[in-house]
Amino acid sequence: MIALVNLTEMLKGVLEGCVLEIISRKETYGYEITRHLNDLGFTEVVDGTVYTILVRLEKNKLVEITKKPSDKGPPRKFFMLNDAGREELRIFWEKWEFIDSKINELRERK
Amino acid sequence: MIALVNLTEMLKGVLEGCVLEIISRKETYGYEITRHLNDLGFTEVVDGTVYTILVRLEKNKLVEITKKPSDKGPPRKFFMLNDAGREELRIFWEKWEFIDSKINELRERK
DNA sequence: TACTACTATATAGTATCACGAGGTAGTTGT
DNA sequence: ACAACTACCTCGTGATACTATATAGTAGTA
Repeated sequence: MIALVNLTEMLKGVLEGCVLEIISRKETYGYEITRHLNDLGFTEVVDGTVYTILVRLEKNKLVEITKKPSDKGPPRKFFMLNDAGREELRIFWEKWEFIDSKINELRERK
Repeated sequence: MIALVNLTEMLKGVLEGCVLEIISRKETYGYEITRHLNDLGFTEVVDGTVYTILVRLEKNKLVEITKKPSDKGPPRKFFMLNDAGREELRIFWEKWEFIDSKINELRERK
């Protein structure tokens, strides 16, 4: 797989959806989410970006937060989606499907 | 098809790619491009947005421009991709494929 | 002790982009 | 005169990802 750089603009709106999806799978925390995204292939996503998103999710009341001690460093802030968060995630996938289908339609219409 | 609103953030970077793709198909102009996008399903995209993109493409030297008279109104500015524009379009699709595959991977990994 | 590395959170400032709102102008028809 | 449609242009705004930097805990090691 070639290394793709500067995906920034195309990640607008998408990255938040990814974070919502990751949180929906299991209660997790910022550092782990960053690693998860890096492993997925978004190697240029850094922790600062993820924390920005997490702060936004909290501000928009889409998550419940639990602080738990870590044996490897400072305490972790674990995130879980609440009902509003799950609804937001559903809407994200709806939007994604829409754009995905339209883009592919544009591409394939010769 | 349900009407999806507020796709703004998820269109960042994507809309410019769509405009590049549309121009690559045939020499066309701003007003027609807007109509094309609306017909595709991006009903909320307005001409102001498209002109913003076209100005950017010109500034970045990705297009060649020809002014031609119209029988329906003011002269039209027709756009064609140059070599740099075609390369930019190629990169756009490369990025799109990457993100598309990663998003679907994230979604399907249970 | 001092340092390196890894884990972990936080935030102020920046750049980029789509968009809203308004303007200008040409043609046709009433 | 007015409306409707075609066609272009631009300033300001808001949302977002990113950069850079700071703080702090743990473990190993020189």
